[in-house]
Amino acid sequence: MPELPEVETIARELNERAVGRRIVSVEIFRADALGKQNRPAFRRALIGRTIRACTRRGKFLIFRLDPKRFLVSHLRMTGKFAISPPLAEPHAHHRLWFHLDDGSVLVYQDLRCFGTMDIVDDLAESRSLAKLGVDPLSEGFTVKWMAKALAMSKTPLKHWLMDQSKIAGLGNIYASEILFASSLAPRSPAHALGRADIGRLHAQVLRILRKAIEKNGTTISDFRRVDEKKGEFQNFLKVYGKDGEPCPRCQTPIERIRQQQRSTFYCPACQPLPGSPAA
DNA sequence: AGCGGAACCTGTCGGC
DNA sequence: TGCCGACAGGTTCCGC
Repeated sequence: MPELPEVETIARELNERAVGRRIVSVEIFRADALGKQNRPAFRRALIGRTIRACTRRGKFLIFRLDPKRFLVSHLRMTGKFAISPPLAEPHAHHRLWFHLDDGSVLVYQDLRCFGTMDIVDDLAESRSLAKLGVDPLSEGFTVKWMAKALAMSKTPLKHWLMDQSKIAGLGNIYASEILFASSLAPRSPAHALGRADIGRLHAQVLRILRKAIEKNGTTISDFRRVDEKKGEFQNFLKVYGKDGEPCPRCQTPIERIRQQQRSTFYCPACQPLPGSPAA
């Protein structure tokens, strides 16, 4: 489900709603997200600690706790956090309840149970965070860095954008949207981009992500903010999920193709492959 | 390197 | 109505 803008939205809202609260108990209804961590150890590691900050790196949500410790969560497709008043019964998809010291409950729900949670004393210990590439909203995300990274790869652009070890945070929706906004072909080899292409791509990554964050992310089917409200960026999508509909720029029908077993949406006229007659 | 396929798990939707 | 396959915002592992 969530890509960078959705995780950023959740982090910001949890920062307002959960920071300063102490975890008094943890109820575990289904432990898939815990991986190999056992339940008693998971509870023991968190109970009594206060949430000092909620931040994001790539698509990871990070709770900084006091005394010092970190809960590193990845929502994968359907993970969600919500702050709720006390509940009598867990909803079918509720996996964890973190009872907070003001009586509210930090609810973790995950329909498909792909989400993960890790506890570390230091972020440097996290193997998943260590694999991440440059966060596009960090200072390291420059045209110069991007040009160098693209030049080393033959992989199709769409796949390149979604590779978390290169840029951390883009997923299937935003990759398609960014390529459309940049007028670049999803199947173009990464190293085939020219200077102007790279400049456009870099600018559009930033523009689309910033706008999506401003609109609180994209709700296609079930993304919800901490307060259960929907994001609004779905109203600004130009190509994702729009196969068969006219391109907003040239009216050519949007096409859907499969890349890396994921759907890619693009305009064949506005985003021609390099070397093709239209290019 | 890069690609295709399968796996993790649950639900929805469209076609027949 | 029921069954069946395709598909879903993500990631990892395995073989070629």
